[in-house]
Amino acid sequence: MQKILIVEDDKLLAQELKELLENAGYQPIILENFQEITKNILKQNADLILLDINLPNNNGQLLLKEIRKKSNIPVIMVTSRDTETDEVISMSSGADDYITKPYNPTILLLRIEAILKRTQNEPQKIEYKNMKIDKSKSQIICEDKVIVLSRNEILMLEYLLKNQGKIVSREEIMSYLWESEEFVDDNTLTVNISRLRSKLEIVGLKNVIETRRGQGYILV
Amino acid sequence: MQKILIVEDDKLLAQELKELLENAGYQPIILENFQEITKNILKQNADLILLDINLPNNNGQLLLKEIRKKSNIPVIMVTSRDTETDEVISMSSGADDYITKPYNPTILLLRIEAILKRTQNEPQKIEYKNMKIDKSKSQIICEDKVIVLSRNEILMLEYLLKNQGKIVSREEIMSYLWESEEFVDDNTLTVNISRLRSKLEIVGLKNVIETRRGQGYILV
DNA sequence: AATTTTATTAAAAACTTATAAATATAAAGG
DNA sequence: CCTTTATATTTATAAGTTTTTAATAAAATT
Repeated sequence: MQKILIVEDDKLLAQELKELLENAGYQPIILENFQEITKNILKQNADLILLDINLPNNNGQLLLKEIRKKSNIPVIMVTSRDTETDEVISMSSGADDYITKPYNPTILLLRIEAILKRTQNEPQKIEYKNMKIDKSKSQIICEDKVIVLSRNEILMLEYLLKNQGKIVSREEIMSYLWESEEFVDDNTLTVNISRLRSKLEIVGLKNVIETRRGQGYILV
Repeated sequence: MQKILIVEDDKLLAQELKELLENAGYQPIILENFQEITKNILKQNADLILLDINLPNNNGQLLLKEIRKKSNIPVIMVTSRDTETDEVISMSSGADDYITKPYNPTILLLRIEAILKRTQNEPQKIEYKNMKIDKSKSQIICEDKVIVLSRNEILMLEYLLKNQGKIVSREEIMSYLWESEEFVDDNTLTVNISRLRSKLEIVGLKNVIETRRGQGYILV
């Protein structure tokens, strides 16, 4: 049975959602204590999160960012119909989908189903040359060697792999790694690329990330 | 589901477009904040952009150039019927297509579909004589030789190829490469052309870029 | 032949990326 | 609560490219 977390301050709505999900055969859990929420969310080890974007003090968006730093569990944002710009923001900062209040129960269930199906089928293990990339473990395996990658490293590798054979601009990578380009130094990316390269080299993959000066990087 | 960004200051029109696209099974997102727009556009990682050419302060054309510097995501310009010259300009500066206001919904959807299909299937590889041009790799391949081109070189080649068999004026090329013609020396173009020619020569293509004194260049 | 336009070349300038080392921040463990 | 460890970010510096400028040569036009 799949576990779904409900993060919603409107208790009535939360209860309503819980019943809806229960009837649909899920295992819904309402999270109320918004203080320690990020820790709890991860501990729950849920399959999906329903997250209200308009939480009291702590903005729902911040919470989403917190979650995304630590996990890539699917998140559906619950937004108000009138604040349309929020949709944009929530999607851009890593939500998988959103619904507007008042919501249509059928549509919500369909979206949940769609996302769960998608995220469960997505293979966490991709191969590249003689190397296996395990995103859920954030590591690469090659013959006998196992190299653990950091968050940034695995994200970069993932993005390059997604666009294998194409030049990806530094801006593109940066916007994939960080929420806002303005807050991290441009050179941070260079350093991260450098580290990723040296880890790939350990595993025998030298010069697989080429620099295209003025244009970006390309994974051959 | 394919994501389409709507960049339009006329809120009514934007909403109209959004509903049209939603009904057609796309995931439309209206971008309103025109300040940080280029950054947001990249973050969204959309499949296509609908861009109004007549944005308030910030000209839509400038925005298109900004986008093109960082990404080659397909762009459809939304233009007014009366300013026909704009169509020419927008196409020349990198848009994939355009529609005129008032627009025909069916035609718009068809064009979107066509472009998405094309950009998804179309390998970035164009052929010219015995040479393959790979824009996404910014390189040309000929038999066994692979020559990497710089940003200026690939842009010039691309532009010449787009207008193959036609004379393109130096001014045209310059406005394609640089924001404002007045800031780069006229001779810079000459040098760039010279470098492109020598790279093409390596690959066996001699005298393919002809000079038409007083008029421009032509790719035979 | 003189003028204008374009080519070529070499050097300077501007810019982009790499690397190493230092600092900051966060997570983990006692 | 403090210390250790891991990771992320910044700084500083070096190295490398591309682009531009400038000077000169070549070609075409009048």
